[in-house]
Amino acid sequence: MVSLVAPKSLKKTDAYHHGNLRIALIEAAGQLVQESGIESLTLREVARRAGVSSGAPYHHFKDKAELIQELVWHRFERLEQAYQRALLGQTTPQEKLQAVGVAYVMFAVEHPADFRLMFRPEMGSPFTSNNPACTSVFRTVMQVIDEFQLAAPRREQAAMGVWSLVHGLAALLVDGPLQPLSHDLAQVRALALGVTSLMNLANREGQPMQEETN
Amino acid sequence: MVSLVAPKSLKKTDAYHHGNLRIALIEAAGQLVQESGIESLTLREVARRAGVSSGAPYHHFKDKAELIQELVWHRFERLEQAYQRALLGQTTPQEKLQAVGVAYVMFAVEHPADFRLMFRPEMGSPFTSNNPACTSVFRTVMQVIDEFQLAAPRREQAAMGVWSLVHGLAALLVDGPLQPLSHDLAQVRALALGVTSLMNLANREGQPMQEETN
DNA sequence: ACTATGATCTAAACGTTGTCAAGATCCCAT
DNA sequence: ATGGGATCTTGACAACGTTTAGATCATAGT
Repeated sequence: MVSLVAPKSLKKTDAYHHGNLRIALIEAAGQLVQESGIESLTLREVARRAGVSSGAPYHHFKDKAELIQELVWHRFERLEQAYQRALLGQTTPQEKLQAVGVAYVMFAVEHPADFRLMFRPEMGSPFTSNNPACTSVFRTVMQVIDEFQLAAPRREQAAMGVWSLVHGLAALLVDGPLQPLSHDLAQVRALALGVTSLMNLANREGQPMQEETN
Repeated sequence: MVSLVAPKSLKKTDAYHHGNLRIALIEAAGQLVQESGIESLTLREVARRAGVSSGAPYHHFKDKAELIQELVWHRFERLEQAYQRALLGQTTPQEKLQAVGVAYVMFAVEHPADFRLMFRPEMGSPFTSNNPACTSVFRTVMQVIDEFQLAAPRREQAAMGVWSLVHGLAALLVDGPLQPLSHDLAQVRALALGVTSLMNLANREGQPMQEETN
């Protein structure tokens, strides 16, 4: 719930102390990611953009990884906001589920650099992180799933299935063979709706297509 | 279809020329990835392991990225082999589809470092690459989907849906909240089967759960 | 009001990395 | 055998992450 605002106190023409460097660094990092992806996200360049020396960030973050993690958390807050916007006015479980799924995919397509950053495996998976911003995103999905009131084994299957489906589709659109489609937002929306429609979440008993393959 | 074999000519105690450096480098890189992930995959360390100087690799690869790409292609060959192994003895489309899906997930869980490497976005997505090893993997999935003989709009939905589902589930298992489950291979297998069972690929007409959310 | 304490920033350095150029060494075809 | 091309080494360069020592400021306690 940290708000990314500009330094509030007008710096007196050139203050030795920046005033709000921590936030300025996160903002610079975010801007840098959006411009040229994460591979060109350099701590020194971030410091440079914030008008500060190379060692300055180390008084606010112990690591480059820590700065990035903080940035990732801010992006998860945005995703959660997109969820909530999408859920407005939806009433039935089906509506809600599709709204959240589409919001997830749209977020990925509209902010591909952020999406890549958020799910970068090597720096602390957001899933396993216990940051409230990350967990709330996934809790929201779970709440929607629970409205289906599925029986015991089917509930977890549905959760993982929907989750996998949406995340996988987003990945395919952002970095995969569906990349060419990703600039046409209306088409992406239709695609996300169509794919989610394959999910069978009716409250019948769990009957896999086949029990075991061998 | 490049075979990763040791240098065939026994080096005469200390040859100035390595004899088969290109392949030795790829092998060293693969070993390094498996040991400590991709973030510690250093061109210099690769050269070090191959017993060669830091500049030597540049006579075989123009880039660090090119070496990695080559390694990725080898891993896609392994995935394709896993596909083919899984398809043995499967006859119905459902069986084949689940076999391929489970093989995909199992591959990811059994070789997480390789999986992460293969789908690393920043160095040339394997999807869009026209390397035969990568394309054949995805072509195999498509062939299985086609056996369902779905109607026109449903066919693509099914392909993307299955693909997304399996890839997403693998991602969740390798880097996500399902990571704790990933060491129990039997459980992973059951999970993959259960989740795929949610896919409704019956040849009915395409009827999305809802046409448009707003 | 004055100072000292801690927070913040700079400057400079260290080790490491990717990459390249110049030269050494070896293999092979002529 | 010999010269040319392939292969490897050496040494260098810039950039990076990180650390240390010291400079500068803000402010709490007197």
